[in-house]
Amino acid sequence: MALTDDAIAKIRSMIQSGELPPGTRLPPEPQLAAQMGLSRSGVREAVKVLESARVLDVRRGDGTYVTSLAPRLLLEGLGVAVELLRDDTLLEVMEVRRLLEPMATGLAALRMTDADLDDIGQILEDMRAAADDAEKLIQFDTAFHHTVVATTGNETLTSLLDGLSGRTLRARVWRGLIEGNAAHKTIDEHQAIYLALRSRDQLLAQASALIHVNTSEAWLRTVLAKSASG
Amino acid sequence: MALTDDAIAKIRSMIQSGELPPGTRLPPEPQLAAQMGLSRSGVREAVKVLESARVLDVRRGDGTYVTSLAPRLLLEGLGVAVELLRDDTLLEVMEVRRLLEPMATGLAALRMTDADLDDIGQILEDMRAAADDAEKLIQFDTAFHHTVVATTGNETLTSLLDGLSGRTLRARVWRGLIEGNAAHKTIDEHQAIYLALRSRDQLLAQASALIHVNTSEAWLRTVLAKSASG
DNA sequence: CACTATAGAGACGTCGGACGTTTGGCGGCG
DNA sequence: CGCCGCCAAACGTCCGACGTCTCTATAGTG
Repeated sequence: MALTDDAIAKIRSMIQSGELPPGTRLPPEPQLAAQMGLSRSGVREAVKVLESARVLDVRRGDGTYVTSLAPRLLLEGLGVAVELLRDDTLLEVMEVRRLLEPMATGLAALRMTDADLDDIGQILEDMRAAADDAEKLIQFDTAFHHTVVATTGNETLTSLLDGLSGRTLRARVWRGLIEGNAAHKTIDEHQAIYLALRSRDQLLAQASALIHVNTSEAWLRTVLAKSASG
Repeated sequence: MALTDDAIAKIRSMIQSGELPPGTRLPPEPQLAAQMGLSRSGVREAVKVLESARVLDVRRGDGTYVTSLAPRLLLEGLGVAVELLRDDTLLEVMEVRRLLEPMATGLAALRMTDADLDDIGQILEDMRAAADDAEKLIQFDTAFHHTVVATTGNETLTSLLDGLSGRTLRARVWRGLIEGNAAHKTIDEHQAIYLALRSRDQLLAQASALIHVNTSEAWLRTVLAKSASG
């Protein structure tokens, strides 16, 4: 299990060392193969791995390029990983969100612009308007939290929290919320976060975010308990 | 760009749906190929991607198995991703640590056992003893923070913070620390964290962790400034 | 009967070549 | 000058072959 993995390591290290900066075009696969001492098949596996990690961008008929290496790309894999976690570790994910999301929201309160606030207010309205459509609720909920965190200007933070709130996890929470007739209450929690942000009140934003995550965690527990017993 | 990616998605979805629980053995590659309607080459690329994501475990001469899907495995990729981030985004990573690590340390103060404290105290002693060996300092520093966070019992949280403190990033910070004759001061900061944990004082632990991350961030800034200008 | 050494089957690792499909650019034509 | 079509280049996919490693069942041994 050496040749292909060596190739992966080699390419990765060339990128990390700056030898292959973002945007660089790699040599054609046959040449790359010769250069690294293995067959084209092996190179293709290596390239595929790096492509799936959003490190390389393969354009059919053209060539293979190094991506921008932006956090939003490289941290994309976190989302897929979280989607594969087993039920009994989802509460761990929620605990991380409980620690991180309030802090991030607090930071957002300090950095938010008026335009950002308008965006978030709009999403909140959309959410109220879609109170009967589970699918849309999840979509606006995702947009709400993403937009709030994005106002911190920290792309790494945003990508991490996006990944931690994978679609499946969110869907489960909302399933619980709706079946428990708690959707309205949860929308109010979003409103509370919005108001705190509007006042640029860091501590209040932090507190309201914590309360919100706590609610989500509680409903996740009920959903998990139900699916474990039933 | 469909066949291989479809295969990846298919396998992943079979795992996520529970059709292929942890430990399951996959059919041999030729059979898997027939079953998914593509050649063995394609299957191999798909398997390789999932292997690199620690979703599959390929044992030569034996077969391919689904891993335990433990957070420590699936989140391993985060570390590799962080290693590839460009210099100008490392400060974003530090900001995330600034938000998350104090909270995690505070939580650790609540959950730490006496045995855990002994372990951490030991690492602290090791660190003082190795004050002249940069390599060992980095190693004990890593162990210190890892052990502290691990006492929360949250494997997901631990893996995330481990990933955010990649080896390269740590090495750069320590390079700055040592060149700036601040190694001793930093060890004292670890001592402060240790004392706070020992008192089971959540807020104090939180505060001392924040101060520590702040110091690291400051030194990272100087290192980055130097390498950018020089 | 229990244990060990060994041979074989099964599975992944690697290679080489061939052909299809797509892309991008060059050159001719209007 | 601009548009269109052709062609070389590069990735996508497939096939078949052979090497190497594991596990296991089997035969042999004490």
